[in-house]
Amino acid sequence: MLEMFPYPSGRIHMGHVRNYSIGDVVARYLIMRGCTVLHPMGWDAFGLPAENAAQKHGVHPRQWTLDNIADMRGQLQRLGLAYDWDREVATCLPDYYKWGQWLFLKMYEKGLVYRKKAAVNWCPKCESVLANEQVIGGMCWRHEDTPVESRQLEQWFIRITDYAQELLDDLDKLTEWPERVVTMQRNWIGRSVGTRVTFTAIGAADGWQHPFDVFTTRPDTLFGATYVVFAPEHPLVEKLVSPQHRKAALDYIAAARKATAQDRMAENREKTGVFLGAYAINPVNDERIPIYISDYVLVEYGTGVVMAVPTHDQRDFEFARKYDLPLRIVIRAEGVPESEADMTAAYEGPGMMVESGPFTGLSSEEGKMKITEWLEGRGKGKAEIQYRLKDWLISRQRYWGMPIPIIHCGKCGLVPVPEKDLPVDLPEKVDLAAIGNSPLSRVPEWLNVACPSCGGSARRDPDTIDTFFDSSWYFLRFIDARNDRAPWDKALAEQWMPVDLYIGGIEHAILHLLYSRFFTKVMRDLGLLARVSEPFKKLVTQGMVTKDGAKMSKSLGNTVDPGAIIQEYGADTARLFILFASPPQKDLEWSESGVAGCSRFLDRVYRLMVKYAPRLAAVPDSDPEHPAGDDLALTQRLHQTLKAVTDDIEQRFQFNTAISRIMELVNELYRVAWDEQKVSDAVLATALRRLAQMLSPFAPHLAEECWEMLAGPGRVCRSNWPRYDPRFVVEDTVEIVVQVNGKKRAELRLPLNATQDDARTAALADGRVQRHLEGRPVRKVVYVPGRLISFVV
RNA sequence: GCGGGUGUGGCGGAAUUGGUAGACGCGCGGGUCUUAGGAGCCCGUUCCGUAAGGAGUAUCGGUUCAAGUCCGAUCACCCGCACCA
Repeated sequence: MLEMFPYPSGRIHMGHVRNYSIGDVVARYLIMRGCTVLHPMGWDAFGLPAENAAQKHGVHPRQWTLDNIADMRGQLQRLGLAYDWDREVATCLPDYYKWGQWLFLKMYEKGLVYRKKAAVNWCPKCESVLANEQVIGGMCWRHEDTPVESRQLEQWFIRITDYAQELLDDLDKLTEWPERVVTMQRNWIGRSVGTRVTFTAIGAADGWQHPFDVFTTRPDTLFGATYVVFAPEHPLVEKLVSPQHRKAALDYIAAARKATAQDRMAENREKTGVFLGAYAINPVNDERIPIYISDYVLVEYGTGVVMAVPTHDQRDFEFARKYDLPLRIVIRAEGVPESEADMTAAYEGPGMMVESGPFTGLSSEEGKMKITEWLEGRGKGKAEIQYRLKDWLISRQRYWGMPIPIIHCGKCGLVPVPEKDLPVDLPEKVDLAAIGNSPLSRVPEWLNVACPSCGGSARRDPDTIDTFFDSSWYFLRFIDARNDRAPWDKALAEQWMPVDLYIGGIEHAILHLLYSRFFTKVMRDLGLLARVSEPFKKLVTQGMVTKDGAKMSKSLGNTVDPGAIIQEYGADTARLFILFASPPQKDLEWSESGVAGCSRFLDRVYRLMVKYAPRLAAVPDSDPEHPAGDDLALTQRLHQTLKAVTDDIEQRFQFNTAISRIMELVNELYRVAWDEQKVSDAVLATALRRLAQMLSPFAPHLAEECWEMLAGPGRVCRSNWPRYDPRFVVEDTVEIVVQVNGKKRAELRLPLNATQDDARTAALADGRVQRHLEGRPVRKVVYVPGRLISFVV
């Protein structure tokens, strides 16, 4: 089991405390249950903050990072988290990134890594390109107030789109993932089934003809196409535009280029566009329709051209209305106006095809198939599936990242670094302050190397790799962290994978979690994993830690330092509060007095131990055969607590209620053993030892201390999780509620096995019940044994 | 706009299969111990009402002997996506 490893910023925050406390409870519980638990921790240690710190404080990024790791490791250890530190990994260390480079080269051999020149996202603050997944609403994921810009650059990509269908299909297997994460991934992949249709463009000036394709999910509306729209950046636009429209078109294209992605996505933005003075021929009816450009068409999706059917597509409708373009209804259904002139909005639903030549009369579903077949038969189109997902751009123009193990040779082209030369290390000295791309490109002694293939002069790739590449396989490295002959042993991976439980923040719903799924499938296809296709069986996304209703953040100044809380109350209190205040998936509001309450509770436990342990340490555990009186009451409470806490941890994954049950047990112990001891030594000693055991996953330090005081054998965290005895879980008398006409009128104490007649007799003997039944015949009686008896009068 | 989630005391939250709404904790009130208590221990604490009783889980309606829980509509807040052809 695993929690998402942190970026070593230097200080842990409450989100970490929460994430890791949740995981630690489960790990410690499973260990006590006798499971073999692999519970490691490591560091997502490459990344931009180290470079910023280097410039600000004049310390090398490596030193800054390693110092932070040492600090944070200490903070995690102070929390008492049960990690196997022998498996610790840091992505910035050569024995980790050596294997990252090795994996990169395996993917390169397989053709999964390639270079291409494309319009890419550029963050001016990161001074680097970003993957699509790292652009959130037009902004950089790390700088949420910085719009990304578009640049034409040649960059490294990974073919994640090759796996789009499998990534989509396998979402159905993730039955133990939160539904919203699955939905977010499904939407991100964005599969659309449709048809590619070939139109012919006629150049305005000379009748020059050129075929071009559109992608549509509505081939059934093809007869309603009254114009065509190209994305402004589309390469064909230049060739199509007529001389008299040229200036207007070029001005529009320039404006579109300048606008940020954010501008173009602005809500309710009025459609704009320019006529090119050129026409296209619709293949189904040979109709000549005008060609426009507009920025509502995205060059990067589909073919970058759409056929416009204003009657059955709202966007086209808005555009057509603005530029007074013709409308033609080709789908009839309830709610579609008689004439085009009466339309106030496009009708996008299904219906019966009309005005569609030989296809008139078909349903839209049938029509989609028939028209696609018709086009296929004439070489004018074919069925096609489009994905919104794009290939993963992995180059970064930064220093503090994994070097790309490729050498650029003028003669041989791209040459992989031979395996024996791995890892490719970063140069020690680099000028991070200078302005411009890729700090590594300014280190000639590192950059210039002999080509491994021809021996001639060549250059290393000056970029580093997206840190999400590093974090996409760290869970696999944990399996075999010290292996120096392979990234991991395949048999060991087979034994441990998939991760049974993965806990982390929702912010990686698409980023890290999608990339890791993709990597796992690639590793399988590279033969490095067998049978495993999904990395994480169960996923838990924990809620935020808030204060005053807002997420804790430096800019809001509402952070609480875990170190200070540990200093004042101790690690056990910090852990206990954060688990007690809210169930894992929900947000958690920080409360200083709530922390104090948890501290009081632990004090209460300790006082009880101090009072009894010296004497009871000599009293062995014994489960009484037939306890009576308070001995029975305490024994029952103990076993009820054991059952509830076990269920809460194992089945319900709800620790706040588990802790509240333990608190109830402690309250009962105070009742029977504080002012005066009302129970036998054996029963009390047993209860106190079980209490220490149940407390162990939550408050391991105090639990260990109590266990030692009570002379429990070995260490409490290695003891066997106690089992409950079903005999003591149910009590032999129960409270029965008496209802008259659905209203509660009395409570009775009855034997568990009381019959309906017993309950009825007892209820009728009660004064309050009598008063409400008076003079009214009972029409019906409902009896739920152990719960209630209900009279209908 | 589309998709998802949430809504329960003064506060965090509980109620697992339709069966005692408010467990547990905080806060508040009271008692006890004490020279003192801001420590500890004990009791009380959904609201209205002296009480009997009544009302009550965002709002309105429905199903049921019985609804926080199921069904329908509405409102509020939060999250994700958002010209994807």
